[in-house]
Amino acid sequence: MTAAVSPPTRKDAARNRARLLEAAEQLFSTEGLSVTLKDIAARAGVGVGTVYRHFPTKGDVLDALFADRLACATESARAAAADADGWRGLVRYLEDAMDMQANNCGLRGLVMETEPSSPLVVKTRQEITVLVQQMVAKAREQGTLRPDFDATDLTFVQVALAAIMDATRDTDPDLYRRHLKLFLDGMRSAGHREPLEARAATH
Amino acid sequence: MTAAVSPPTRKDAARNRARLLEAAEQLFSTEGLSVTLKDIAARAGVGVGTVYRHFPTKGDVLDALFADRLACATESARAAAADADGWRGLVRYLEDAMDMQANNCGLRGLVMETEPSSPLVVKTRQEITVLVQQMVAKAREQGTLRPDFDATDLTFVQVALAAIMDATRDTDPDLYRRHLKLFLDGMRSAGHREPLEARAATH
DNA sequence: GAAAAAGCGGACCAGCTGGTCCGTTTCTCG
DNA sequence: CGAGAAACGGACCAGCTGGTCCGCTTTTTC
Repeated sequence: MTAAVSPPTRKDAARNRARLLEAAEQLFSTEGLSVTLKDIAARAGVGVGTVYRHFPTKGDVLDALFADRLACATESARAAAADADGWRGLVRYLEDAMDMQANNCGLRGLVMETEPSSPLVVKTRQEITVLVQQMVAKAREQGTLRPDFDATDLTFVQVALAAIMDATRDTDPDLYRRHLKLFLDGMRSAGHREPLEARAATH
Repeated sequence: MTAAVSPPTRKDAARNRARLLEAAEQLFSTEGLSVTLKDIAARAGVGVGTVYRHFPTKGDVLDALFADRLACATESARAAAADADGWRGLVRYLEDAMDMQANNCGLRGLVMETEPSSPLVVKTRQEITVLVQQMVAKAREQGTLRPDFDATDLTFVQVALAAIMDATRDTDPDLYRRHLKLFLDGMRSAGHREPLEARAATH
């Protein structure tokens, strides 16, 4: 019988581990991936040594922390891909994905970074890629998505929206929704367009 | 008669200054704003002390280097704003602006950074902002730009495209053009759409 | 051609990263 | 309760950043 992976037998060890994860959760979601293990230690009220003992690298923290989030993202994509209306699924997928990233800078960093650290992230990306391809194909067949739109284009639409999100986080964190609609109108094959609501930035 | 600003009287001083600017030019345009004065010194084949004597701060190098580029950007915007066809001017402006940024990472950094360093940059931005407003207003009046598109939206379209450019610089540096067209279609009020050419990224 | 001025270069410094190590404290178990 | 193991914490280290300083070299001047 295989033992569970390193169950922290001691009381204080377990307590500190929990504290660390909690601190990391908060810091990653508000500050993004750039926080250091030192920051996490300070936030959790423990020494740096303790952090490094529990999680030798930042990647280990992330794996422990974002496993469920990534699963959730996959699930959302799967649901969107299951929509009979390809376009509607696509829109839902984009809205969900960007919403997650808006509320969690760490997740955004994890998804957007060019050199994927963890195999878990790689796997998630692959799964989602497949689902996105299905959505795009369906929406294109149904004639709602412009025929020259490629599944790989969607990646860059997300990159673009993430950049807008970063630029407006402090001033107008919901502005990206407006531009999402704008981009969607560029992707549409034809048909009625809903007008954008209100006007743009405070700027 | 006012003397020209600090004319380097000595031969070697002038030579080194020229070398430094040349080195800075290359480094900034290929690497972006993150290059250090040390890098520039190494590239120019001089000691760090020499750099800091000629240009106490990185900002000084940038001012000396990008003055003409910024002027050029303003000029381009002015020309685009002068176009009788508002939409055409807008497209030209976007194409020109992004093209400049594609060929010069330093310029991109300078334009995109949130905390504007030099007053020269600030001034340029203000001028261009005014011109952009004119273009947007004209194109909207002429009915080619969707009526709910705001001048401030354009900033974020540029942010978005810059992000795509960054993400694809190594693999497919022209991909941003495709997405520019996509975004333009989202901005259009109505009318015929040209299809996107070829397909998307190598992935 | 020699002395003075101007410029040069890189050793050096302070401040900041990420990460290790070991003396002390806390826990567990008999 | 006491001994030994496990975990703690932060002083400490190496490597990097931006930036200064001063002995030496080059240029200019007379």
